Amino acid sequence: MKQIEHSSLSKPIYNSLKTMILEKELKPGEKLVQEKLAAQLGVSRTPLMQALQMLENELLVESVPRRGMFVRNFSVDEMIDIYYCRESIECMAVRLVTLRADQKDIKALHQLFQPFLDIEGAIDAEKYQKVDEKFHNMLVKLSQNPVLKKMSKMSQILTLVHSLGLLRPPEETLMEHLQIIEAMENGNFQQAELRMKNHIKLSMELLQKIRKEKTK
Amino acid sequence: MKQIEHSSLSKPIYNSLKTMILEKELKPGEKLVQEKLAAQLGVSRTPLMQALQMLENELLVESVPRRGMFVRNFSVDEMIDIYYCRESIECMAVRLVTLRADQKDIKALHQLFQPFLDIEGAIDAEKYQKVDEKFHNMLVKLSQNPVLKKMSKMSQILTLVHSLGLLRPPEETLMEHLQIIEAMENGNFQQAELRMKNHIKLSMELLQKIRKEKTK
DNA sequence: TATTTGTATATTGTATACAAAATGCAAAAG
DNA sequence: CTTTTGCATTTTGTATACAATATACAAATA
Repeated sequence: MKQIEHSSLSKPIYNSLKTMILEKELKPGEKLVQEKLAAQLGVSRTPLMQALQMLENELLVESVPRRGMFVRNFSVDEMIDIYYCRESIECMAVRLVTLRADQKDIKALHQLFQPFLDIEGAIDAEKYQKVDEKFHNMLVKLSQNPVLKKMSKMSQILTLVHSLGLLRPPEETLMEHLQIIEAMENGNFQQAELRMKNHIKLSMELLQKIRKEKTK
Repeated sequence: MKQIEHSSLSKPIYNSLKTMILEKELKPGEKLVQEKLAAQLGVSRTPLMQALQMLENELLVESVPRRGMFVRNFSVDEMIDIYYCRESIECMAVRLVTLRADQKDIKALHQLFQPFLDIEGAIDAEKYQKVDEKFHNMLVKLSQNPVLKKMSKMSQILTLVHSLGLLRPPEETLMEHLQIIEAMENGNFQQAELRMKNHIKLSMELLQKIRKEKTK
């Protein structure tokens, strides 16, 4: 018999705060005053702090001792750092999926992009971004490696990067995604890894160009 | 002027608990009763819980809602999972160090193993393990990527694996370490990555052999 | 006017109190 | 003898209280 898990308050608080941050209801750099937030959410500071600590671990929030918690504000340099991490994690994910997942699951990955295949005209960027995110999450999940999954949570901040409109045009990345999936279907994990590596590299180059422009 | 950071209690509590776990004073699977621990350490449950949450993020502790916190107990499968993660992280670290660190820092890596070079007879396994750990930590530090560093903390559990005596003989890995460093000195990051990948693969194979024996 | 000092207020960090749930165990039922 | 039920005890999860520190702002000083 499976135990029912009586979850604590911190989890829903965490979820609320997370969406508030991702949707910019809580703005980058903003100070998170505990009592204020707790009152807003109708809870006490104890579970609120737990939720904030979780967010700190995912790098969405920063704690400065005795000063408070702040919504994190990413520099281009930090975003590049995160991209390097993402590269290492997602390449490994792709490899594990190729080796461990069955064809049905890989087909499901393919299905995600189906809505964008046989259409004429431009792709709805917002819809595409959601699917892109789903793709990366599903990949990590299908790798069947819980530790890898936990690590990948840290690079969830990239959702923020993307919502800044800093991503490449869907027309460009769609094909890359499909080619990665194709290699996985063929069981060619080396090719799949290489393609993923390249896919991320191309996105990272965009950031590096931005950095160069800033230092000019 | 640099601000002095008035740190909170949770940090020293975290450190105490961590060493207690690593030194098996708190045993795998053991339940961590909050009031008991708090009394032992002379603090209240609030900062104790914060420390426990930190340890949970590093996978040293597991929380079961409404039941308590437990010292984690790793199956061989999970250890293998962690090795995969370590591979991805350390290969990236090696690459970034090669590209970013200066020769002086890479020399320092080499220096770590100096005590084991010109000696006759067997290497002191315990001393070597400490240096091995230092090597991996320094590597991550020299990568100058804070996110990568944070991620690598999750695989610190491997210290536990190692303390189980599950590591390969120093004579075998010493050469591998030196060859990785050599490639970095030459600025050949591809070779360095490959060597690191292989180095970890060989250790992982030990675990996979153990797994096979268990299922027999 | 610009800078420093002093004081009131706000906020964090820690301890404690209290309710809800889990655990252990003895008595009752099968 | 084994299983179930009920109750006392323990332990967790949350709220709150209180002390230490940080912040803001007005008055004092240069």
